[in-house]
Amino acid sequence: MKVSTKVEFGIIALADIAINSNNGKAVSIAGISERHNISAKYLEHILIALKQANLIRGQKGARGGYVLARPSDKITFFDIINALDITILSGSYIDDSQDNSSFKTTVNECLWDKMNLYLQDFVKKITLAEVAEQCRTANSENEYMYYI
Amino acid sequence: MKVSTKVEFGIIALADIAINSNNGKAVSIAGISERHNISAKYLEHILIALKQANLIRGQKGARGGYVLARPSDKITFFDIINALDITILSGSYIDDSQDNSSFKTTVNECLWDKMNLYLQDFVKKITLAEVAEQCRTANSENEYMYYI
DNA sequence: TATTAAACCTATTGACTTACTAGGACAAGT
DNA sequence: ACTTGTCCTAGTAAGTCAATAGGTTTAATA
Repeated sequence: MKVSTKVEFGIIALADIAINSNNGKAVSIAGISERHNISAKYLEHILIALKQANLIRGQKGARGGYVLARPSDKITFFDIINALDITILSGSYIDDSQDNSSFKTTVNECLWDKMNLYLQDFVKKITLAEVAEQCRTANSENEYMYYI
Repeated sequence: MKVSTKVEFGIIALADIAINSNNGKAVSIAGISERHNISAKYLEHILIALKQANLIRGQKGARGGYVLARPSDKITFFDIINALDITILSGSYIDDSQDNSSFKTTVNECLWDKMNLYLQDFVKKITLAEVAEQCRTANSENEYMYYI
């Protein structure tokens, strides 16, 4: 499945915020950028998109940053993916009005629409909390390796 | 789900061949082009890709065209989609070697890999025969409407 | 209150991909 | 031979992607 860096980085940023915003502390772009080697300037755009989708809240000024807008187990991958790339989970099909047969319409309805619904079912079941937990585990195992 | 015209037209072309190649008669690009208002020159490229994936066989010369390489119920959408766009059903992820955490790897494994497998399950179950049948039905209903 | 650290905003750009088009070479049936 | 088709190699205009650049605004803190 082809997925843009925007979506990929957005998920990583959210997982990072979920993990690092303990006791309400805001997580800065600079921090996320350093921890995962992602361009800070690029992250800006991504976080703004996530903010507009009401998944995170920004806090301006010194010691500012981002916090989740609601608990991580209430944020699904459906929410995240849709916030960053609307084309992934919904159809953006070719025009079928010029078709002399009704093949295009039939294929859209019988294949792509069903495939989208199927995909949506999948991503609605996965929460940010689950993936953040896996990231935390994998990362602490990593650190353990380093300090042996 | 974002899908290219190449994939979309490829499916329509295959459904058309499945329906119109009765008693072994080859179906020409010109015919497919007219029936569905798709550029014949563009269709060439698409059919060549389908041929290279061994889904259809080409017959050169006058009265030439294409026939399915095997029965339509032995051709799945997994075959078709993979023939036309390898990125849809397999991962083409970002590089995770520069990540200071292991988040990228974790997200790839926990999310995208699973999503790909899930999608593959879906498209492996659908055969060209089924969709061609639906296209035939929808099309004959269309014609019925015209002749009332 | 000046400084500083951060989010926020608008614009631009190079590389890449998509969706075609062009022009022919080759092959087979009539 | 002639026609009808596939097969093959290029090219190209438009669009998208992945960033970069340079600023403004806001809020904590020294």
